[in-house]
Amino acid sequence: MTNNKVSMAVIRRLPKYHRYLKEMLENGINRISSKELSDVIGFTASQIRQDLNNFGGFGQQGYGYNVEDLYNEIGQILGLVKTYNTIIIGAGNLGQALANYNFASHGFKLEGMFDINPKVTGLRIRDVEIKDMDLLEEEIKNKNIDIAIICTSRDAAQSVADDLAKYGIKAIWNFTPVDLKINNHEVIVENVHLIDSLLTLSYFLKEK
Amino acid sequence: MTNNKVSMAVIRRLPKYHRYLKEMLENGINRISSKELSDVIGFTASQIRQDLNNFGGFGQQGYGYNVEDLYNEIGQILGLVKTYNTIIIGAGNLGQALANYNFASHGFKLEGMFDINPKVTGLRIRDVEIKDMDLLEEEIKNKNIDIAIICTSRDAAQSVADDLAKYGIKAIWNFTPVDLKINNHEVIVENVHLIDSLLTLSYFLKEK
DNA sequence: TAGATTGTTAATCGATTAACAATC
DNA sequence: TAGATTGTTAATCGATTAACAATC
Repeated sequence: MTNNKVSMAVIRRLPKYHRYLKEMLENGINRISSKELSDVIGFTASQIRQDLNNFGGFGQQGYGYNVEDLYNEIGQILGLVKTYNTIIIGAGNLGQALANYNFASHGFKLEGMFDINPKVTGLRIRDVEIKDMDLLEEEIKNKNIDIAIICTSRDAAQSVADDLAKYGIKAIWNFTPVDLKINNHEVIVENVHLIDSLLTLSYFLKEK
Repeated sequence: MTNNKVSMAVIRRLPKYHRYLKEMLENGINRISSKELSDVIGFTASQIRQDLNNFGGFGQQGYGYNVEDLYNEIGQILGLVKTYNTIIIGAGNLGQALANYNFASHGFKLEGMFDINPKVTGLRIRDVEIKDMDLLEEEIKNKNIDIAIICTSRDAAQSVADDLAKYGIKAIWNFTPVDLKINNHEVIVENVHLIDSLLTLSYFLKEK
């Protein structure tokens, strides 16, 4: 299905296709042309066809694309066919907020939360107990954790990431304002740098 | 200072320069060449010089860049010279978590929080009271609010954005999984699509 | 002055857009 | 069959990298 090398620009557009196709599916739209999709999603029709053809010919000449099929194909490409086990490291405000998010509906199951602060360890968020960091290694291995969500302080982030890599985590979703350095290039790191996003907004605000 | 048209790619790198320069400043580093900066930040030296020269010649041949000066220049470019007044719409878990963030240290002052849920209105987060949405218009105008942070449910997002635009908000920092449609192109919209980020991570996880 | 490193132009690379033959 | 729209190749555009003269 997947070719050798798909560009980052294409990959980052996939979730948006997925979102819009889901919406169309819910609205009972069965069929869509690249031109129609272009009108709602804002990419050019040409770009849409190019993007999709990185992964296969999902359309049909003279007809367009079947919405449900395309939605499922993109879900497959994004790996939304299995459930991933996740943990949250750092159960402060943001960690707790993410624990309450409905990522489960997309196939991401929260299997644990960890913190060093005894004020929060023992608490339960949505049936998940916040445990001490000492139990991290054991739980990652026993519960077969795929993804760790780092919501610690800035200062703790790199050392936590080092531990996670050592314990065999497959991916890190990083919410700290730090670019994590991980030697093992098998570990996937995806950053949500909130401050960078806010400063980008600030740039455009100043430009006005 | 700023030329006519700087590309989005450049603008999105600016916060990263800002972060690294701040770190260097704190570590007592006075001077840096594009080559040295390249080694820590991961962009090529050539790209760094190109990026910076979009805004002016901040360096000196044979010497490099003065860290403090460059940090201040980039802060200026990013608009971090004045304080922006912000409000949070939607005081659920995420809204409350963001209220507890220290954006104030970067010059973003939280001036209000709003929700429709009577269970949370009246509560105070960090000295900021959660008010009913009915007071939104008045507060935006009276308190001269620049930025609204939308943390509502998916379903409320567009209608809230419409109101904000009507009340004269300058910028929206959107945390809902919706691409807001705003007719007034003067309103700046910056999205933090958490789900898109997670699905991108998922893509690479599946690829392994 | 000699050495270092910028600012800037030119070359390359990659991504987007346009065009159109293939085909449903 | 005729019309519509894809899949794909070619053209264009923009961003990154390389090179080097300017200069501190």
